Amino acid sequence: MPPETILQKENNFSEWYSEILKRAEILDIRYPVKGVYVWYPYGYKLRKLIYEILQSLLDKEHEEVLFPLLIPRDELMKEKEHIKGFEEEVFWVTKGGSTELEIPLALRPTSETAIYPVFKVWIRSHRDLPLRVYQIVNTFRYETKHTRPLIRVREITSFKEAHTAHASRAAAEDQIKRAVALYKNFFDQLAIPYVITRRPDWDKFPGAEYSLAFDTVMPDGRTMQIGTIHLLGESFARTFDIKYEDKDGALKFVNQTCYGISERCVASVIAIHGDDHGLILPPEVAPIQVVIVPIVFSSGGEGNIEVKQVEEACFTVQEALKKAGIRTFVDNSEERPGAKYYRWEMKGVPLRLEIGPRDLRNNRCEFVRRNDFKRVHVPLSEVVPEVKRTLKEIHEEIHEKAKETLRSNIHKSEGIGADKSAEEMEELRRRAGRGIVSLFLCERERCGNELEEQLGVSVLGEVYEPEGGEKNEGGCLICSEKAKRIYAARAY
RNA sequence: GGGGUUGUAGGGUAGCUUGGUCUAUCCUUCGGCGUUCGGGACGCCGAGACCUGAGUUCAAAUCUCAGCAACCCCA
Repeated sequence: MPPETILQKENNFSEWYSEILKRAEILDIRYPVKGVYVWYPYGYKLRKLIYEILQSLLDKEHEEVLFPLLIPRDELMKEKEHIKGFEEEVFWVTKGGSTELEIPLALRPTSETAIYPVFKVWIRSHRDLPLRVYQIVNTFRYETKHTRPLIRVREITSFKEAHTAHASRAAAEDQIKRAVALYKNFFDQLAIPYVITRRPDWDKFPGAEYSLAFDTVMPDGRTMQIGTIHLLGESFARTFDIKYEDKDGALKFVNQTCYGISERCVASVIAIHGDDHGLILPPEVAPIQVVIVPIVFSSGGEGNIEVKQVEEACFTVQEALKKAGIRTFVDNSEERPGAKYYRWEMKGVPLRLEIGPRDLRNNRCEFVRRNDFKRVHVPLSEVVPEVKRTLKEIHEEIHEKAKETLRSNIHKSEGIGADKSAEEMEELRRRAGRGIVSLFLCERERCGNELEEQLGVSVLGEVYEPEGGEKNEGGCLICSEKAKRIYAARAY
């Protein structure tokens, strides 16, 4: 177990987070423009592996496309509700050289208005449906609040947005379910626990009929939205005139959905699994899954022959692991072993193998797991299957731990209605400062605002898939009328 | 949306109150050489900085204003 830690995740998450981004070489925040950052090679590899999982899931029933960054003003402005939600956040390109542009071009804040005019010409017949596409692009939002690397940014560098069009409302609803399943699968592979809610009407995606959202709880107790899924219905189809000819010859509007995930999913992996020693990456997405540290300078005696043997053994093991598809790195740099341990722990490598002369004499090596620093000896002949087994185990362990943390951060309030006492409210308020409070609230915006103000929280929304056996209806905490179970929390 | 703090080598800092021997401190980092080496080694040599702009002044890292950026708090 490493004796020294400098970082303190629990006491000061903010500081921990920015230190980790720097020390683990995920993101360089020194670019001199507010809210935009540079991906280091290591961070970019992590991003790439995470998005490869997402793509492999999407590719089963979506096709990847690439739409332009620039959107003409008139298209962007077409959907009234939509633009209302975004207009204060749009970056504009107004000049070409020194020439003022006749029609200003927006940097996409999201791509509905870039994609849907093209859907109009792509979609002619019911045979063109369902149409399911996605792209992974950068989008720009002029955030006025505090920007935070990967969490609130002005350039979203990794916005995965899927857009689908269907012949019927039922088909679109079905797609929503598929998207939920897909996102669940994705976050499970990242070992990230989540809650799913239906956002309140006053907080849905601008232009959508309703929005579902995945949120996770960060170490400081605030929630972070990590995925959203929207049923657009016919609203955009009517605005952009996206129609198809049905079997009976009738022209009908398509029914649409869209759903997105951004680099916040990378932030969640970093924030949720890491500890005071640095990152802990789920093996699935770790750029280096196994680091092999040769212990080559045995004290006392002429070690030359041993040095060679140790190095050879390391590379032999690496070859075997690589053949088994495991991303393996041999750190035979000049540093002392301890310095290497610290570095790779900071970078979150899930499993470290140590091979020294002592091990070699016994035909074994040592495994050290990043998540709990447990150390075991493994015979060299069993390294490959043992590595596979251990990596799987590590994934399960960090997933379980994260799920437990999330569970413990959900506070259910039973039986507190509109007649609640000041003490009960104070208790709720206290709980809401750290994690999610679960309570009954009606759908009215007034009650939502009232609750948000009194508890200092945001309403996440109605619980999407309530647990079986749980009481899911009650009197609204504010007005005591019939209400459903909702989640609320301080949110990022 | 409102308020506050900060900006000095790649990273972290001292100096700023009271302008002048600041030719800018210390730690870390980086390059070289040597001794080391089963949890962040040590010695010697070398490299590297006052956010940008304007102002005040004989003189600005230090004072004033603006910009840019980062961080924190409240709503």
